[in-house]
Amino acid sequence: MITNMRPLTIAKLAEASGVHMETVRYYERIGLMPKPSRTASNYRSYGPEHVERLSFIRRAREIGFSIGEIKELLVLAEPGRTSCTEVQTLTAAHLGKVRTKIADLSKLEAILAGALERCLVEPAPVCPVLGMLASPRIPESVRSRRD
Amino acid sequence: MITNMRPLTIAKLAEASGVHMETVRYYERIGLMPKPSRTASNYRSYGPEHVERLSFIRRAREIGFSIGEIKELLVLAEPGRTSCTEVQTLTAAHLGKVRTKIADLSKLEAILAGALERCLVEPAPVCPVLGMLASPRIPESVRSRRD
DNA sequence: GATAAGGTCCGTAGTAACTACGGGGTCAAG
DNA sequence: CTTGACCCCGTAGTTACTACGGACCTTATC
Repeated sequence: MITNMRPLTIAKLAEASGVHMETVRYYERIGLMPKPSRTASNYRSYGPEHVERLSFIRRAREIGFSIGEIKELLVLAEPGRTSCTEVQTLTAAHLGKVRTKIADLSKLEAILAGALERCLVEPAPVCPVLGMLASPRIPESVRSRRD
Repeated sequence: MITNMRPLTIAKLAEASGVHMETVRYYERIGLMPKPSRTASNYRSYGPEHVERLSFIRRAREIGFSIGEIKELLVLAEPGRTSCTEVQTLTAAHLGKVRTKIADLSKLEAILAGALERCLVEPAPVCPVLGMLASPRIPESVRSRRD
């Protein structure tokens, strides 16, 4: 793939990197992607380096990094940077959040599954799910962070 | 707690149900909470039934139901409704989403943890985390649903 | 060369579920 | 009667996009 790559239109860039066209423009607006050069008719013109950067961004988003974190990662990924430690710090923090979320969701899973099971088993004078929601306390106070 | 409860101000209602005051007004705007009666000076005035409803809403939110789902649940929870089955359907669907999310996040966890571990083990000519983000494919294509 | 289809431009607004702000009226205590 | 706490309302900001609409531009066909 080291062929001669002519400049890409925004749609081609979008396709090549797996990101919607509108999202590319959005990333440009918020400064996540650089302003590209333009054709005579004011069309955006991209090169392979943009595909690379945008793909990096997409993968980082898929892994759940926020835009702010990705901005940091992109700085740390700049050539000349050898520092793996800062990236590790960011990643570890993110991993912590992921684990917290998994733990929260696992509790929810247990609660929901439990209520559903009671639905099937009990004679159910009142629906167990509704009963749970109406009751003053949910077992062990599930405090799920914002979805 | 079957004492005589005089009307509550919005702040009291908020405190009693564990929801922010602004959120109460927001819920009123979107029709999740009914428009309460007002005092002579146009202050909102709430009774115990509002505490109950708002608490129900808070718990349902904590369990991860969306506002739309909660609206449905509230209808199903109306007195005279015996139908547990519709609630079960909603809950089962929600449980499915929770499980999907857990599965997605577990994959992410493995990926992040793996990269972090390689950070510590390898001599690391290039940071494994950044390498992963720069490489064309992420193992097994993690397609995480929107957070 | 004309015309039609499709690509791109831009700014704006909508999404979920709130949270925060600002300028104003109201109530209770000292 | 003044101070501080409370409440009113509408609006805007948050996150990460997605969608819309009207105006250009390019490419293909006739």
